Amino acid sequence: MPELPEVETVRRGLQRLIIGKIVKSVSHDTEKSFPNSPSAVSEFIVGSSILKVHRRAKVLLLELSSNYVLMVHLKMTGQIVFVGDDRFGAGHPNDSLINNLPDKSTRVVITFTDGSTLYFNDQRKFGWMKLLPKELVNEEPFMQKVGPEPLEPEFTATVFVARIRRRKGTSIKAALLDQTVLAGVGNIYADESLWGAKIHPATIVKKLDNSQLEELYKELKFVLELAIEKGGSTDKNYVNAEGKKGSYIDFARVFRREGLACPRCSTIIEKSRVAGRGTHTCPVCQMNNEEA
DNA sequence: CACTTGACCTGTCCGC
DNA sequence: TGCGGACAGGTCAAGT
Repeated sequence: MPELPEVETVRRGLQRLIIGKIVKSVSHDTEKSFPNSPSAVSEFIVGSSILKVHRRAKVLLLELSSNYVLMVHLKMTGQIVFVGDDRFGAGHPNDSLINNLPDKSTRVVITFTDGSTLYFNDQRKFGWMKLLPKELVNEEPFMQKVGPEPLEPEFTATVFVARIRRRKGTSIKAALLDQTVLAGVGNIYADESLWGAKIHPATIVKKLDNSQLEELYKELKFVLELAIEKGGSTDKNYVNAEGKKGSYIDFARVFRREGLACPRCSTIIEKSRVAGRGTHTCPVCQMNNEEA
């Protein structure tokens, strides 16, 4: 799945649903989904309780009473779904996702002593869960190099502009997607914020002036905050911690809207490839300042 | 060094 | 309907 808003939505759901629960068992399918040894799992997860759920970039961090942290990266198609012990009770249609778990994409199952369960599903198997001592979390290679959180107050327009300019020779879209520049932006919100700022994704960073980057900063924060409010974007796989879809996609202005009218000028939205990714643009609003 | 491309996987959709 | 190929929201290793 997901980008910052989706992971943040899952974090909030878990924070509400699993705090204080005690882990009864953990089972997993492959080393890849969960590389920790069975002995580490039984020693540092089983029997411990969930103290708090954090997020850094697109990584979820479940803080355990054992002083270990369970890191989770959902990559493209991962889901973390909590199911109470009342899954067949009122309020759940028979065909809802949670009634059918585990399914073919289930990689890890964590059960709690109260009868509830947490499923880690991942169709494409890119995602992972990793158990680390709390003090080693920030030593992880990804955690070491990942850039600042865009929604933290200290992430000002000045900081954004300076960090984007570290990638002056590449396209603005590649710079936004670079997790070492700033954390949490992926393909959806890169396209959406660039449309908002009327910048073509292929524009080379050094061709952009400060006022354009400041506009992009505002648009980026706007789309990230709106997306969190909408519970993220569900294109295909993404669901929140309760197995429910997000609705940002209904508000998207360009993402997955190729062939439809630009909401600003009614020109037909185009799809192309920038930074190796499917890219959605309005050819009129986002006139390229001097092609890539 | 800065930047780009392919690989990791499975599923789906599109054109022939 | 069947089949090959392209493509899908992320990140890393290898390539230019």
